[in-house]
Amino acid sequence: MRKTASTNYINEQTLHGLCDAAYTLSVLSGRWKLTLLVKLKEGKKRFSELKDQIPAITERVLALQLKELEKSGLILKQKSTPKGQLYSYELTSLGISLDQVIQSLSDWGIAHNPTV
Amino acid sequence: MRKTASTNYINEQTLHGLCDAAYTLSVLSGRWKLTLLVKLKEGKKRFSELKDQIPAITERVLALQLKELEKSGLILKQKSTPKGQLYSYELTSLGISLDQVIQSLSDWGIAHNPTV
DNA sequence: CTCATCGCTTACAATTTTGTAAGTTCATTC
DNA sequence: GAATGAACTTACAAAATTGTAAGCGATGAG
Repeated sequence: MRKTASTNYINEQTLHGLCDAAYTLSVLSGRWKLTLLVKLKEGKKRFSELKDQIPAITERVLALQLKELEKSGLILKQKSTPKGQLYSYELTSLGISLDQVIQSLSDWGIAHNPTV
Repeated sequence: MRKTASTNYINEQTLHGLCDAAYTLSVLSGRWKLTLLVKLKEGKKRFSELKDQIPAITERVLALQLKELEKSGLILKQKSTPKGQLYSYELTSLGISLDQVIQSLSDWGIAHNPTV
């Protein structure tokens, strides 16, 4: 759990108040968030589908990242069928609106990523 | 120091190979990097100027972030005068090229940042 | 020569994020 | 009704980042 009294937390909040870009960055920060957003752009998926499509992710971290994306309002969790207990995740309109930003990040990366 | 044998490190590298946007994100991630890039966009500055203009940053973290930005090729450290030992930092062309990305992050943040 | 300032570095601690392994609950399948 | 799979949660550990405090060497001012 995040300690809201820590210098770390206070600095982050202050920064978000002063720099909108920093806020956007914080929403995207997290090992698999970008990957998840890209996957979900293909359409709604279930937990196990995401797990299978991202082999390196663990269930714990997948659950955490999904929860944070949901809290940020970027994705939505819903029942797959009205009766069952199966869920699926999909992008909200806010999540979709991030596409331009991701595209921008991607363009720069394509031009300058030395890892490839 | 980063442990290159850790799962964490390996996951990050793998991701950078698969997702260019993730690479870009990693270059910008760090508490004060965006702030520093924005400040340096105004022109070259010295260590102490940056320190004074970003009150919450500590000398240690300032030094660390500057070093990482330098390693990423986004900024350059040079002697202020040919003889002296005073240095200044400025954006490289690579650093300047990030401006569009930052603008994109900023636009989304302006529209959706609830912190403000 | 002495002192203050600049630009760091070092040692250490707290916080945060990520990873490992196992267990839980509910519903479906056999 | 026992076993299986989905979608988590829990307890714990490792790793990574950030913060606190102090110190240090090289100018530059006085």
